[in-house]
Formats: sequence, C-alpha cells, structure tokens
Amino acid sequence: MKNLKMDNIRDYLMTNDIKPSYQRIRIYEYLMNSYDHPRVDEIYKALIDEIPTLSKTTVYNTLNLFIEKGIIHMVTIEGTEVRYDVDISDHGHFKCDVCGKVYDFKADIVEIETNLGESFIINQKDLFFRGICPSCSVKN
Amino acid sequence: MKNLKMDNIRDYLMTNDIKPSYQRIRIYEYLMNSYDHPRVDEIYKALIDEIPTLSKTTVYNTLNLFIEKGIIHMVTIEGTEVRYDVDISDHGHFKCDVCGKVYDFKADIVEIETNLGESFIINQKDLFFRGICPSCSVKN
DNA sequence: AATAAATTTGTAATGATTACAATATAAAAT
DNA sequence: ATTTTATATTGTAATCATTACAAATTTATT
Ligand SMILES: [Mn+2]
Ligand SMILES: [Mn+2]
Ligand SMILES: [Zn+2]
Ligand SMILES: [Zn+2]
Repeated sequence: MKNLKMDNIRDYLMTNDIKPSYQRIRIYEYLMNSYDHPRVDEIYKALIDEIPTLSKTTVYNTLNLFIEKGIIHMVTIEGTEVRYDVDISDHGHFKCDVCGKVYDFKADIVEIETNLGESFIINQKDLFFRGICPSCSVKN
Repeated sequence: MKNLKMDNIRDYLMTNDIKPSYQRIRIYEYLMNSYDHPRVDEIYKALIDEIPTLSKTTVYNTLNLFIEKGIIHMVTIEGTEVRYDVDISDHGHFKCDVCGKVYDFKADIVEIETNLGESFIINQKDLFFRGICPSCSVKN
C-alpha cells in the first residue's frame, strides 16, 4: 500500500521509536502487503516458512509494540476476532458474513455528529459494518 | 430502560419465539436494568446469589439465543472484550480508556455516507469511539 | 402417570492470549 | 577484541473466555 521498501521500513520503524529487528521488519512488511486485515495466526503461518525460528510470542509482542507506538491499529469487528491494520488513516471496515472477508471503505468519520458533550475527549473513532459482499450476493 | 415488568418480559420473549424460562427472564431483566453493557462474567456474578444453581453455560446459551433472535446485540469495542446490549436501537458507544465504562450516544449512523457500492448489502452498522470520559478527565 | 421434548447444568475440551524464564542477539564499555 | 550490559526472541506453561457434550432436570404432551 505505502510502497515502502525494506530499507524504508527500517527507517519508518526507527522514526517511531522501534528498533528495527529482522522479525519486526518482516512482520510490518507482511502487514503492508496484505489487504485483508490478518489475524495473528495468519501472520505467523505466512512467515514461519521463511523464518523457521519465529515464535508466535514474537508476533504477539511485535504487534502489541506496533499498536503501542501507534503505527498499526487493532480491528475488532465481532466477538473475539482480533485483526490488525497497517492503514491507520481514517476509514471504515465492512465484514462479509458469508466469506468473512474484511473490506475497507471511505467515510467521513470525523464529521459524524453525536450528542456527546465537549467534555468527552475522543481519541479514536471506529466504524464497522456487516452484511454480504458483492461477490457473495452474486452466488446467491 | 424499557420499563418492562416481569410479566411483560415473559410476553416479550414469547413474541420473539423464545420460551420464557426463569433463567432467561432473569438474564433479560438484568440486561434491561444495567446501563453499562455487561460482560458474561458480570451477568453471571450478579445472578448467582439469587439463582444458586445457575450455570455459566446457561448464561452463554441464553445470550447466544437472544442474539440469534435479535433481541440483544453484541458489543465489541476492543480486543477480546465482549459485552451485551439490550438496547438494539441505532446508537453509538464510547469507551473510557481510564475507567473502562461504556457510554451510549446518539448518532445518525444510518446517514453515514460511504464509497461502498450499492452491491454491498449492509445488515448492521456499529460505531465505536474511545477516549476519556468527563469524570475521568476532571480527576486529571 | 407415562412419555417425549426442551432446558439447564457440570465437566471437559478448545483456542487465544499472556507470563515468565532461558537463550540468543545487539550495543556499550573496557 | 573481549567483557559487560541491555534488548529481543524463543519455548513452555499458565490463564482466561468460549464451546462441546452428555447427564440431569424441568416442562410439555399423550
Ligand atoms: Mn483497514
Ligand atoms: Mn448501548
Ligand atoms: Zn463475501
Ligand atoms: Zn472514565
């Protein structure tokens, strides 16, 4: 998505106060190239072949570190399903109830008006839709 | 909230194709009187004193049944935290990062415009905000 | 009252996440 | 270059939430 190359990921992590270890670079790289908001297990399974020593704990540690430093977001649409998103720009998520795929969409989330007073300090806004995606509704 | 009494809960469950057992009535009643979007454990702990034989499995079964029949919603704000909401009208949720309390707020969720084409069938729209609530920001 | 159906319960199994100590790697100091 | 220190990774065990399942109980039907 951001079209960063290996060296640029290294710089990007460093500017965000993250030491660019090999594992961290590869995990960020994977997130960058995956449009489907992967779960921990998918990330682990995708990398274990090329990084045979990789531990699932490292994946968890790294993702939590990335979140803490603000370079990725956690995406929770339903139940206990936790996904990760390297795109931290303002956008919404749609999950198809049939195929389970998660789509990004544009929305003016900032513009949404509420009856929360000004005394509420809002740090994050998330918008989740669910339903049936085009390719699944065609099959039906 | 809806100010339903015991007998009315019984009717309400029946009109939604749910046999009104004692446990189901009490669980729905608890949800109705709790404004804080309780977790499974809170519901169980609140009722176990008055219903000593209550099983946590029954709480799970009942909540899943209620969701299936559409009389409650699951609220997932972050990570693995699953909460339940008896208010199925259109509204958003705000979670305070300090005290953890979940607030309801009004928002025109239906009106939110997106770039999802018309070929997406949208069944549910959820809006989650996070930040610091008034009473916690005062203390700071 | 007897039988069948539905609900509840308790326990075990599963799965995701975290805790923690040991090992390995990288950085700093001598 | 070697030693020391700090940081990161790994593997295993512990924890916690949820589900699966079969037995027991309750409710409905005959
Ligand atoms: Mn996204
Ligand atoms: Mn609510
Ligand atoms: Zn689909
Ligand atoms: Zn608060």
